[in-house]
Amino acid sequence: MHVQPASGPPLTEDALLDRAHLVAGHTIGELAERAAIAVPREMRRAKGLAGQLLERYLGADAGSRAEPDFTALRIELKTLPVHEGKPKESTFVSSIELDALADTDFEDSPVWHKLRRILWMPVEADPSVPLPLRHFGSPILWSPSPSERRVLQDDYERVATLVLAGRIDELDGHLGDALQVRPKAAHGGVRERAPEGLGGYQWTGPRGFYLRPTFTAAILHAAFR
Amino acid sequence: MHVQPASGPPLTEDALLDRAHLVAGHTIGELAERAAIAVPREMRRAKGLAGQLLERYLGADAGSRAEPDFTALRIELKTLPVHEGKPKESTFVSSIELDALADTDFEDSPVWHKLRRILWMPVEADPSVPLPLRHFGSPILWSPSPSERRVLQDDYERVATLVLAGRIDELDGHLGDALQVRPKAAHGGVRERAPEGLGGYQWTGPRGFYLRPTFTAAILHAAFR
DNA sequence: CAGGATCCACTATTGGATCCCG
DNA sequence: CGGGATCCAATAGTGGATCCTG
Repeated sequence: MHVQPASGPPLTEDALLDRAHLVAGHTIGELAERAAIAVPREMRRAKGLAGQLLERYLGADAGSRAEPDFTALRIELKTLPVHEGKPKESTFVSSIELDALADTDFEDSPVWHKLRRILWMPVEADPSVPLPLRHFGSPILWSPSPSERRVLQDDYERVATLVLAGRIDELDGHLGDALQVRPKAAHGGVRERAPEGLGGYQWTGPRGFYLRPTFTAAILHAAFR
Repeated sequence: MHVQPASGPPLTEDALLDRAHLVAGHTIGELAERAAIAVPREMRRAKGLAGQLLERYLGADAGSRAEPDFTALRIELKTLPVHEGKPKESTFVSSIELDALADTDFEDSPVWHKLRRILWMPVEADPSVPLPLRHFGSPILWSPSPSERRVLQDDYERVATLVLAGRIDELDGHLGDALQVRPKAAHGGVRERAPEGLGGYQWTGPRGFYLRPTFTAAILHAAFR
């Protein structure tokens, strides 16, 4: 690493991309050392580490809010674990506020605000490589194409329809061609409120939107072929 | 079954289709009874039974030769096991003559002669239904569309290239988007001759061409949606 | 708890092996 | 054996459960 860390958020897309390119080819261990943070050898004990190191290094300023990491640039930062050329996992995009979802158009939704422009940072995800030695790849600054946007919006609207009808029990990982619904909580016991048919409510587990690996694989492929 | 069995091969496509439509809705047990053949309750001991009963009932005349079942009409008969709307298995198309393959253009190949026109007979494949009680569906007389043909030919030619180069060890089930290569023998000990690089030969297991379920699923879907 | 994500048990699919008949 | 195919162990993929940090 030959530059100083971010002293504040980048002011332009180019400035952000420049910083991101400096990370390419370096390792999680190197970035952690700069931040004086210890790196477990196993991902299991540090699931979000690479993403959090990048947030610091690149100057993300959203904190734990439901908006894109680089607030002024409206760009979301996502790491993408890659093994043998393909995404190893689905990508968490945002939590779902079940009580607000049915009243929120896709355009105004937190999930679309995050999806509309993403800075993808590929990270080596070969299980045989210890976590500190895994390399970052070259950044991909991506926005959905019109057809990608259509797929995402269709998925969103099918979910919104179910939530509006109070059919929360049908809200599971089978939904969505690209944008999937999955549990999102520290453990299975967490409960939150959701609509229930005619203005009532019910309690259910928190859920989030995820991008399926087939979708992110297409992004990777388009960027590097 | 309200008609007599075939006394000879059908003379026209329409005659063949008429006979095939008479089978739709009837069961394997009914067809077997007409032929005075006993039906095991399990498919395991009668893997090819439905196909062989149909050959007799419909008047196929190719016997065990490497050409379409209805020789005059140049139509191949294939059963298609269907469960919950989808093909349950891949479809065997033809054996591969490794010693001849590299010298045979797709157009002149046994596999293309079988693929160019197929009478598909869907057969119920729910494991919970005893074999004799499984129903036949409505026949589908199919020929590949131009794009389907392109996919099939591309797959064939990749295989031919490998065989020509003597790279028989690479000839396995991973090949082919639609047309797959798999072992085809009574057991693993069978050997046959194949080319080996510069005019020599080597011994290997017999292989056949199969259609992947994704490909036959598209045929089913196009016919019945 | 919300945001950063991956873990991993289970299911679905694949593809090598096999079964019956003439 | 070649033609009629399916069986089933192993692998790939899905989706519910979980882990760390501020």
